[in-house]
Amino acid sequence: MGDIASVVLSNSTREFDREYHYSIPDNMKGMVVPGVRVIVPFGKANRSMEAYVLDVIDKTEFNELKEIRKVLDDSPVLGKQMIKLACWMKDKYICTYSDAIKCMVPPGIGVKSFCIVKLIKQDPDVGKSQKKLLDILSENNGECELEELKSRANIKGFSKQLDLLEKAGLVEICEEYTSRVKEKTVRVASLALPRDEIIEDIESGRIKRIQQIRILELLLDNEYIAVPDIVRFSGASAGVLDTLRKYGYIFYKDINVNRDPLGNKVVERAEPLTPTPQQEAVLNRVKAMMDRGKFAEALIHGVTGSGKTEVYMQLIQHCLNSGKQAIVLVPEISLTPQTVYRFKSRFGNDVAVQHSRLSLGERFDQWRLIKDGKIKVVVGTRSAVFAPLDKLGLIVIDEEHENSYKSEITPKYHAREVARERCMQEDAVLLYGSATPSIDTYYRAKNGEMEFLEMSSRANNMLLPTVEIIDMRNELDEGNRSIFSRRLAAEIARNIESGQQTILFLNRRGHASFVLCRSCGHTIKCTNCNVSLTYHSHDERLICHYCGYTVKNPSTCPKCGSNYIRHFGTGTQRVEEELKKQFPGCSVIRMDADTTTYKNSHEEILRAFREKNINIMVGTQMIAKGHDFPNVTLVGVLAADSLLNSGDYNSSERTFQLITQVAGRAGRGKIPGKVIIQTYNTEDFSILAACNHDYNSFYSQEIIMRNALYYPPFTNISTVILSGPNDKLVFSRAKELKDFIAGRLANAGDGVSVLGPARAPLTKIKNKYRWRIVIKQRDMDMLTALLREVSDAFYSKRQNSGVDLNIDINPANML
DNA sequence: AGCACGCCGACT
DNA sequence: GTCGGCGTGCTC
Repeated sequence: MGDIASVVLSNSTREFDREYHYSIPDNMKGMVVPGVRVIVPFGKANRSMEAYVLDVIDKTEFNELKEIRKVLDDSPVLGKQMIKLACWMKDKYICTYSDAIKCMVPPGIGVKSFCIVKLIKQDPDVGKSQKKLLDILSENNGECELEELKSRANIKGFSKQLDLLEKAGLVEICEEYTSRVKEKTVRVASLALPRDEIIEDIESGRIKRIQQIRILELLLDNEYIAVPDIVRFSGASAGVLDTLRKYGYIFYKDINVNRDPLGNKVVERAEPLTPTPQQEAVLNRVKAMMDRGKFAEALIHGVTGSGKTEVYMQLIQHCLNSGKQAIVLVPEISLTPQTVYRFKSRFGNDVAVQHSRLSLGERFDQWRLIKDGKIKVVVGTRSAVFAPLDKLGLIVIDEEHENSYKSEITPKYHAREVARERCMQEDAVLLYGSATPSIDTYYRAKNGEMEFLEMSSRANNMLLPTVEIIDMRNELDEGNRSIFSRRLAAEIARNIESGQQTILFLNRRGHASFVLCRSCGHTIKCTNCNVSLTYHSHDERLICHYCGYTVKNPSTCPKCGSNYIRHFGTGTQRVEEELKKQFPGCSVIRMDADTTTYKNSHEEILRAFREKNINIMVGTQMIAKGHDFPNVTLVGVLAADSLLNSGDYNSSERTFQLITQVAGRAGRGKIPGKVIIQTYNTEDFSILAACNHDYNSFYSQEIIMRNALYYPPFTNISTVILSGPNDKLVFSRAKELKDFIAGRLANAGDGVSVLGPARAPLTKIKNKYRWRIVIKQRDMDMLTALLREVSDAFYSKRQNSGVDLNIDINPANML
């Protein structure tokens, strides 16, 4: 019984994405348990494939099972919960088992197989090319790696000749495996004999050499010491150690060491702060939830500066006190050295920080430390949600509304959803925190699906900045065509003079731009979807990213007749040039995707801005949060319109969040801050609400809109993108797929629809044309089921080779 | 992906 | 007759 393993291949494409059964040979019984990796023979050619054991079972419908070749791990790399989570992800995100599993194991854990060809005996009577192979082998101590042999021999029909040699019994081909990540080991020495025997030998004078005695004395005091350390402390050379080993006094052992990403930086321990009454109240509520030991969710809506991080840390401490562990998710952008330092100083070596710049080896080491239970708190970006803690008590998602929690690559999971599933499976508490919660989470909180906790007062009693809206239509009317309004220009000039710093914020996402009338502020929207149409220069047309509706780019404004209607979008570079022109001699630093491609340049730019007291920083989203700049007293949003017209259904939400955040940059020091927002839409409710620091008013208006137009949280949106080098073929497959989906959705009711196929916003990527279908479906389970059907139908057709399928459920943006 | 099976046209 | 092209199906 229990002698059949159910496995999934680690590098499987869709076609093999299922469980295969293999029999477990007697000598591997007990080693093959769920979660370990094995090597199995696969296919007609019995190629060796790496696979994960998901389960060990007694019975199978298959006869003629093949046997597992090799077990790769002593202990499971996937825990029971992780296997369960991987299965859930596969169903939820329509991905493969291996896509899901790859999220949970460190990159580079996979084994590489290679073949060693070994010479058994020479034979002078073989053909010329076979002789050549045999000669190379014998020159090479009788063995050679297969690929090397192939390139060295450089003969025609290499595989066939080698095959003949093997059949003739002249060579043997052995398969071996290596792990790509080399574990870092260090050689240590320890005593091979009992202590008193060694002491006896020293005292009796059997060991006379002073260096040898010194080494043995060191080892008598320590269980084992790294060889380099012994050399350093004893002053003896490694040769002395070898002598001692030869006489059997000591032995060597290679033990694993962990590369510490923080190096040997000493972090001072910090004590918890005394909570404010408001923090205290929140702490008590969440602690009570945690003490129940059941799954529960809570949202902390806390304004900037209300001390959310302190609350998180005290809750984590509470979690640790009850013997459990915690994960803290933060957006990439706020994983700053300050954040890391705060957690390190509170939790010392109990905390592991998952930084995107960790090397493969470092990541592997951390993963293993976590698996071994040596880490109690994991702080990291979205992938940290998979940290293999086995006594999970709490997951905190900070800045819960951030887009970076949604994966843009397969599997396109949302860390919020994965965290929720994990907490449910492991009876943990899930805590969301944000100053500007996502509409989705806030809606769920309002509906009583979770505890709702408010932290409305700033712990440091800092004043909120004053926010001014500038109507850019007036500027044009009065002859100012610059990208800076006169008001903003005056404030910039004043700040340069007084030596205070300015941040100018610009939204420039992707290459999309929209059309806006600079005279009346009118933008052209889709009549079906109420989103801004996107301008495409190649055919001078405007297109809706949801339904594919297109119109010709108008030459005059349909509302006011002005010909100041044009597509809109300025880059940071242009702003920099403009600043240099208008304010000669001022210092400017830029921060956007172009200037932050190098390692750490993100940090460097921010440090330069702070330390060199540069007058103005110009940047995109990236500068919206994170750092405190005490000397920044002015923040300018150059064109709030480009946020409002991103072409996404959630553009108002993004606008509100971004304005709130950039406003938070101003006046963190003693001088109160000033925020100037330039826009052609002074009446927009999301801008007005952000200016008044009024989340509730924003939410109540936005939620009505979402409901009326069937957008999340009232429905789910899924995109299905087909892509391939042959535009016509991709389109016709997309058309078929759309009809298939439409058939399934017929009579499905209100708010359920399928749109397209339309050209995807990025029409062509890497020479592949892209067509997109958009599905709206209220019921998530029905949507997932439909998408699974779509995927299965697509992959069962051979004609679909040359066409790729890509499914995204509730994508973060439609671009 | 990569191999085997099988059906049909071109060839010794 | 039979060699080999490639469309189709399967991988425990």
